[in-house]
Amino acid sequence: MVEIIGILKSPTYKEAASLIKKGVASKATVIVLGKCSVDYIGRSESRLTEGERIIIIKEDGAFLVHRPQGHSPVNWQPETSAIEVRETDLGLEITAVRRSPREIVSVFLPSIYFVMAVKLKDKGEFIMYLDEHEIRDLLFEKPELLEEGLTIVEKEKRIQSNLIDLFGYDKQGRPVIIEIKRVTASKDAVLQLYRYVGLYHKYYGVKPRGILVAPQITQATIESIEKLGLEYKAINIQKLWNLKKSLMKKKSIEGRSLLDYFK
Amino acid sequence: MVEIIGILKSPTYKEAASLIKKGVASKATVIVLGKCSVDYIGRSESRLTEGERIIIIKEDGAFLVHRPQGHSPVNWQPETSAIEVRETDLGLEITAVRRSPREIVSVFLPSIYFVMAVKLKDKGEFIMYLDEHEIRDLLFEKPELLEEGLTIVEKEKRIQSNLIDLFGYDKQGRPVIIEIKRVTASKDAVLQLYRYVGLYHKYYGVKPRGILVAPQITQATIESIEKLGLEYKAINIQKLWNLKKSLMKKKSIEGRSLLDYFK
DNA sequence: TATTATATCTCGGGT
DNA sequence: ACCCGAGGTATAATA
Repeated sequence: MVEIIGILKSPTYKEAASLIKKGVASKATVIVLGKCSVDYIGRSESRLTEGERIIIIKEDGAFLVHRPQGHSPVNWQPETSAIEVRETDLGLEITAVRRSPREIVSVFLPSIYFVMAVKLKDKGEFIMYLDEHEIRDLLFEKPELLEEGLTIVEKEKRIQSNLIDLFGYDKQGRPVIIEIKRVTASKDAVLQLYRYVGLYHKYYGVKPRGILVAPQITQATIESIEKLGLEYKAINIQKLWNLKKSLMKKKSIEGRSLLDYFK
Repeated sequence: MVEIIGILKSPTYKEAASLIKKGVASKATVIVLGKCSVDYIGRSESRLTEGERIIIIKEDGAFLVHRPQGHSPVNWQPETSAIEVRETDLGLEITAVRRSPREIVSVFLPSIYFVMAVKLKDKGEFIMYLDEHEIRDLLFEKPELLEEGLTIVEKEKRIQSNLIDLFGYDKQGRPVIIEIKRVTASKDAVLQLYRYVGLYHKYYGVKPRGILVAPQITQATIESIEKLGLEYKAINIQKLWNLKKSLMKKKSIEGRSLLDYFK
């Protein structure tokens, strides 16, 4: 069962301040509902006038102010060095300070409807399937999916602090630079590839082929690819995903049979 | 005072399901605390194993699953076409469906600690100061801040679906393309500017100057700028902000005196 | 809907 | 600490 440090409905400023402080001090997660205005000064500056919102302070100091609509918090602090709670005659003030970059979010609450402090235990494992890194690994293992006779010799090849996704040689022995996108590729991707091709050319004195690998590509991008002398190769993410799954299955079977020897 | 539709501590699956459904139906904000696992299928796929988390469903269908650490939700849905709540013998299942792109987040809760549904009224105005757009407007008004004798003739100049931040002519009458960043500029910014310069050259047959305007720039970027024949001009965001404030003040005084005539 | 560019982007990994 | 690149990026503006 979860450990609830405290729940308050329509608390006084003093009661609210006390529970919030207690929650923050004991590295709990604190949830506050109230009417508030919010000021932010840091990389930019903003001001949010009064309204009813949810404020969340997490155990690591992450600080969020959520409006009743939208995915993103209206104000936030990714991590904080200090959370200060101050009561005045007119309301409660919660200030979240971040050291670097120096930023301050200050919430002023004239009305507090609800405060809760709770210790959440979360050791769950998060697994994301088929991100760009996994696609890269798959194509490294199976370059024939891209082109017959292609040999990949290096993953994340570094040229002057730039990272080339995949590097290898084609059937004719020409160097090939491959840039992978797991979503629709736009101009940025082409420019990235173009930069790598140029860098390689300057560095090694040989002009390599440049191949942009992505499930889709915008129209303007396909045009600029041709103009820049680069190539585009479409991949099917779903098929790669199926391949990945079958490889995982195979591996787990192999693994199991291997373990069996030790039983 | 805020309108609380319901608060439940350690509810049964049935009680929890009822309040969540009621909250979603009446476009309230719903907060759930519980032990859960989360599956996501859509642009990618992920699985999160069991742990104690906060689930928030907003009035517009925005859906968030927050772990006790970190700024970002571990799973989410920016907007949803449907929120389904289903009770089984083993737990509660909340499914958030997004139509386009087709995505599904499914939360399975074997333990529910807390449920709250509340109608938040938030008409607050959010003002963000000095975003990139405002810097562009300021420099459009005061090009002398960038260079003596510079004339800006166009904001957001369009060349083949590409947008040039500022376009003008220098004292010698040479065309100037200006790309603005409000944070430290990196290679991306240079390539963006380089692309615009190239496009202009091809389109109009004249090679323009390209100036990257930013408060800071990375070391590798300053090198590539010089290699590409482009320029960098540092700006002080704080000074621009002060200028903006003084201009706003001036305008408000002018505005007030104008209004006075009608009193 | 598709495309483009910004963001207090965040986050992770490398040097 | 800087720098780079990915992200289920989200979000707004625009064709």
